[in-house]
This record gives sequence, C-alpha cells and structure tokens, in this order.
Amino acid sequence: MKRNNQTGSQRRAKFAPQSRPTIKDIAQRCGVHPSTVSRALSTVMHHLVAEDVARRIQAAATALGYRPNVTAAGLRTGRSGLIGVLAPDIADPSFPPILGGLAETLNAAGYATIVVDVGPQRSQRELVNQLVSRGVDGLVLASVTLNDPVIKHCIDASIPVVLVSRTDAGRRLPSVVTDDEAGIRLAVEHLVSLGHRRIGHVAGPSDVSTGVLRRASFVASTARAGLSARETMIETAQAYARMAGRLAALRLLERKAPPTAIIAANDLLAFGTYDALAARGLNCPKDVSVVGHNDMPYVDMLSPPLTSVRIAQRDMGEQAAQLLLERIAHPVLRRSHIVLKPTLILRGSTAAPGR
Amino acid sequence: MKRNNQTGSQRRAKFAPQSRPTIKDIAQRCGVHPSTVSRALSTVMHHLVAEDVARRIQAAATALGYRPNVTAAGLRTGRSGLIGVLAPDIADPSFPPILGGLAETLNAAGYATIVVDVGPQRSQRELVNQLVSRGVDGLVLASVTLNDPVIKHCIDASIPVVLVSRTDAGRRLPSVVTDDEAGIRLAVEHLVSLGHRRIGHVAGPSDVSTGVLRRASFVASTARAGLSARETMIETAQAYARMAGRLAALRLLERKAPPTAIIAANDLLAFGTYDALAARGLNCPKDVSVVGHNDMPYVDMLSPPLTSVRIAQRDMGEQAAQLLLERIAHPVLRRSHIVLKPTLILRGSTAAPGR
DNA sequence: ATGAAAGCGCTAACAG
DNA sequence: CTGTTAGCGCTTTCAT
Repeated sequence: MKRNNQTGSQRRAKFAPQSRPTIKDIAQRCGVHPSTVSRALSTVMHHLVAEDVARRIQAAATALGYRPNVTAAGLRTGRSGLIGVLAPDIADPSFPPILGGLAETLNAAGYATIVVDVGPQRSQRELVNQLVSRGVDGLVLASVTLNDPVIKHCIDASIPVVLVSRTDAGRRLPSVVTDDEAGIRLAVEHLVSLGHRRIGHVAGPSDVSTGVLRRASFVASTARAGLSARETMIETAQAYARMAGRLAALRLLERKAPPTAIIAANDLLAFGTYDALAARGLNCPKDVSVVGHNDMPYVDMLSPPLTSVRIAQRDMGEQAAQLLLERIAHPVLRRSHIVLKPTLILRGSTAAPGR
Repeated sequence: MKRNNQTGSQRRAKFAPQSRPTIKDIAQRCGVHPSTVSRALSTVMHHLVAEDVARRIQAAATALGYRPNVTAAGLRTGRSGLIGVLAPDIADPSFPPILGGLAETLNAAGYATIVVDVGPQRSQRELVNQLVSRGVDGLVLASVTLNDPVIKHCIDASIPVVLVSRTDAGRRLPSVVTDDEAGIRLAVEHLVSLGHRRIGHVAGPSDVSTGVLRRASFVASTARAGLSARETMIETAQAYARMAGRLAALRLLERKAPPTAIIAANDLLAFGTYDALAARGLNCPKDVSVVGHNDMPYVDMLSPPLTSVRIAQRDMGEQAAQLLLERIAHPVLRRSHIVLKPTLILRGSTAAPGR
C-alpha cells in the first residue's frame, strides 16, 4: 500500500516548492486536463463535470492523499481565507472566550485566524501591514485605542475590519462591544441599594473606550443615584493590569474619606484592588466592597468570590465574526455598532457598608 | 499628496486579486525590470544591484506604499512563513504563556503563527491537513495524546513538528516538556515533610503524557518516602477541567480513610478539589492540604492561595520554537527531548495535617 | 549589474 | 461537458 512518488518527484527539477501531489498529478493519472480536476474538486463548479469522471477524480485524489494548495488558489482568486486578529494581551483571561467565538464562526465559514499579540509598544500599523502582506481577507481589532492611527490606516487601505471589545472615538468602523454604560450603572445601583454612599472607581486607561465610557458612566450613575461629587472618587489605572489596579486602589484608600466600595473597570484591576486592601489590612467586603468587570473565568474562586459585571464575550466574538463576514461580502461602509447587554453577577465581594 | 492609482487599476481587467501596488508597478515607475526590483527589495539579493538604482527602487516602494505579497513569494519559494499551532484548549490559562514564548521567537524569525483550538472531539488529522493545505512550514502540537494517530500522520507527511507540553508514548518526535517526575516528587516531599502520610492524587487523563507520568511519579515518590500503598490513593479525572477535578476529589474524600493532602495533576483539577472540599465542608489547609501543578496566573489570589508546581511555560514555548526552527533548517530526524526543571511555589494551601 | 523567461499550483474566461 | 489559454505576484535560473 505504499504511495507512488514518481509523478511528484520528477517534476520540480530546479526548486522544490511542494512535494505533495498537485492537481496536475491527478489529471495525468486520470487522463484529463488539470482544469477538469479543478472543477471536479470544487464544490461550486462540480456540476460542470460528468458524474463518472468526477468520481474517478475524487478517487484518485484520495488515493494520492491530495490536499489542495490554498495558497496557490488564493493567489489566483485574490482571497486567502485568512483573518487577522489583533489582541491587546493574549494572557488576559477575558480574551480567550472572545477568540473562541471568533474562531468558531470564522472556521465554519472556511477562514483561519492569525492572532497577533500587540505588545506594549508595538506599532499596530506595522502589524496590520504584515498581515496585509500575508493577504488577510479581513481584520478583527480588539486592541484599538480611542484615536488610534491604525483606524485611518485600515480605512485608507480599505480592508474589511471589525472592532471588538473596544471602539474608536469617531465610531468610524463597525464594532461589537458591551454596554459599558449599563454595566457600571448596574454596579453603582447595586452598591447604592446596599447602602454605600462613598464609592470609588478604579478607572481603566483613558485612551481606550472602555476606560472612558465606564468612567463616564460611573460619574453619571452615581450622580443619578444622588451621590455628591465629594462622595465619589476616581483614580485611573495606567493599564488593565493587576499592579496598575493595586496602585490606583491604594490612592483611593489614602483619601481622607476613603470609599466603602470600589468599582474596578475590569477584573484584573479588581485583583489589584484586592491586593491593595490586603496591603492596608482591610477586609473585603466588611471594610470595603469590590465590584469587578468582565467576569473572567474562575473569579468565583477568589476570596471573597468577586462580584462582577458579566459581559457576553463569546457572543461578542461570534457577532464580530458575523459582521466581518458581511463586510467582506459587501464592502459598503455602512456603520453598524452592536452593543451587548451585560449582567451583574452577585458574589461575596459586596455587602452592606460595615461598622 | 494623493496616490496615483492608475497603474494599479489598469492592470487586472478580468479578476481583481490584488488592489495594492506590485513589484511590476514599481518596475514601471523606475524604468527597470521587475526582477531588478525583486532583487533590490530582497535583503539577500540586494548586493546584486547598483547602489543608486536600489535606492530609487526603495524610494518608489515606500512612496507607493508597496507591501510584498508573501503569498506569491511563498508559492514560488515553497515556504509560507506560517507555523501551525494546535492547542488543547485556548481557554486554559496555562496556555497563553507558552503561546507567548512561541510567538515571540517565531515572529523574530519571520514566521507568523496560526493557532487552532483542538475542540473536544475534533480530529487532529483533519486540522493538520487543513494547515498543510495552507502551506505551513512547521507545526507545534501542544495537544497530543500518548498514542495519537496524528504523530504517524505528521511523520509520514514529513512535516517539521515539535511537541510541547506533552509527548507521545514512543518519543518519536522532538519535544519540550516539564519534568513531570520531578514536579510531583517536589510536591510529595513537601507534604511528607509537613507530616502528611495519607496523600491522595487527582490524576490527569490517562491518555496524555502528563497524566500518566505525574501519576507514576506519585506512586514512585510516595513509595520512596516510605508511604504504603494503603496510605496513598489515586482517582483519575476524565479531563483537565475543574468539574472533572471536583468529581475525582469527591471520590478521594469518600474513602473510609480519606487523605489529609491532595496533589492535583494540574491547577484546574486543584480548583475542582477546592470545590469538593467546600462541598464537604472541609477546610483547606486545616483539614486537607492541596497542591496544584502549573502555577497558573493568579492562583495566588485563591482562598487559600494555591501551593503549586511552577513550570517554565514561556521558556517552554521559546525552546519549542527554537527546536522547530532547527528542524525546519535541518529536517534530519534527530530526536531531541528537552525537559525543563519545575519548582515548587509554597503558598497557603499546604500545612501540617490538622486535628 | 540587469533583462528575459520560466514557472510555483491553481482558477476562470473562452471555445468548442 | 471538457480542453486551451492565460495569468495571479513573485523568485530564480540563464544569459548577456
């Protein structure tokens, strides 16, 4: 049952781009023209070929272990079947679910994804260019800042793009995000209903949409709940990272009238807030309640289990993929911004103010 | 300052594979032959072209915003610059660090990675075939089972492959793994030194190397420490997942002489063990000590903070990438198996046996 | 140092 | 229904 390598090895004398059987090998073996093979193997052109010939070709293909060279096909058709994904930080546990939703939907449509972790300082422009060089058919950006130059770059290059998780300031590109306003409102209302009045916010970076929108919602929601500006306080974290959250939370706790509850703009910042409380010998939730955002996997295992705003990450990924597929099919720049509703998951980190 | 699209749009009358400038456009603009442009833009062939011509070409390239089509280049050279990575579960927080190490090293060498999440039931063979269809230059498998048919498939197809995290039974492919034997031995010695004698093991799935090796080490290490077979007990989890860990741990706790300490084959199983203890109203570490494995990010935030065997994930990724690059350069099947030393990180989940 | 020519594997327009 | 022809964008002989 050993395979015949003859045809494969004779060809390609000078350079050896591919050692697997090609459409030509099958054609030769079946005594037909390569294009007939191409047609027989294509689902869409399949009907143009005689039943029995098609069967013979199929058989030969499997016998030779033929695998189409999608790269070559792509060169011809101009579509690579590749989607580039730019992620802010793969190590952030809130990202995998989004990626899961993205990949599943895109795979189902025949696309593969190239995920690139945008490092701290790396230029997204350059990364986009590299992906374009690879011929990606579309881009998912999970990493944009509010006035990111990459937005204009993508628009100029007229690449199908969808933003996920974050939007740009001008809403120039289609996006799928969570309702940041609603998420923080839920958190504020919950804390106020527990009796908190001095509430602090560990805000996310001010150059990303989630950071500013959640912050704005904190201001608006606390005001609507009747809290005075003096009772509410905000410290901004430099990054969505545990250490940055710790530093910001420490600043909140140093105030003369420190908060009895802290809303963190994301769970990693909430982790840092836990650290800050521990460092100050404060108990959560007895001394200070904490609410996170994103409801990362396993935050129920913390001590205390983290009350957090759950966002539909997987859904977000799926919808973004869907939007991108539409965009690829119809490159019209109709704006569409999908906003998903969050829910508040109550756990042990919030309680009525102590004392 | 608007770009001249003439050349780009005139060409390609019938189909429109690419709307960006090509090597031809530059050649035309500079009054040279396309091959000269190719040479001028290639770092290795660059010396074959006159200094000033090269400069003119470079200038034209940047002016037009030229991006080489690596797909076309790949078709010609037979190398795509793509590496496929098969992951068992992207959502598992121990994976991102490995991926980080992989991607960084491979990117530095000019490769991009396509990460594919091997779902529960999906055939790895088929996924490998899809990646081969995409022309990947090499494969990193983080997902192999002990007698995985995909191994033979890859060997037969003579694709450069490196295993990471797990090995196959026959050690037929190069691999980078942690020293499973040493990791569990550290855990056992630690617990024995604390005074534990009845120790349980929540073993990983018996079809993956980490599962059986850690289990074997548990048996050997406890024996070497002088524990009898009656004092040690093992329950196997069906998967590296929290729920599976919970079920296995519950079985351990149901024994007539339950363990005073449990070593989980990985942190996710340790999470499940925490759940089981909580369900039985037992305190960790007072009633039962727990040791995890992998030292996932943020396990220090659990209650109690998880004592865990730390493995050098990032390093693992880097070394695997290195190995793969060598393998691509020299496809000789010299076996090389890199084993990284783990360390035990002591935290609050282990203490002397209670009462 | 440069141009000419060929071709990687595949698909699609055009004939018949 | 099938063969012919052409060519995607690029690299690499082979001649100058």
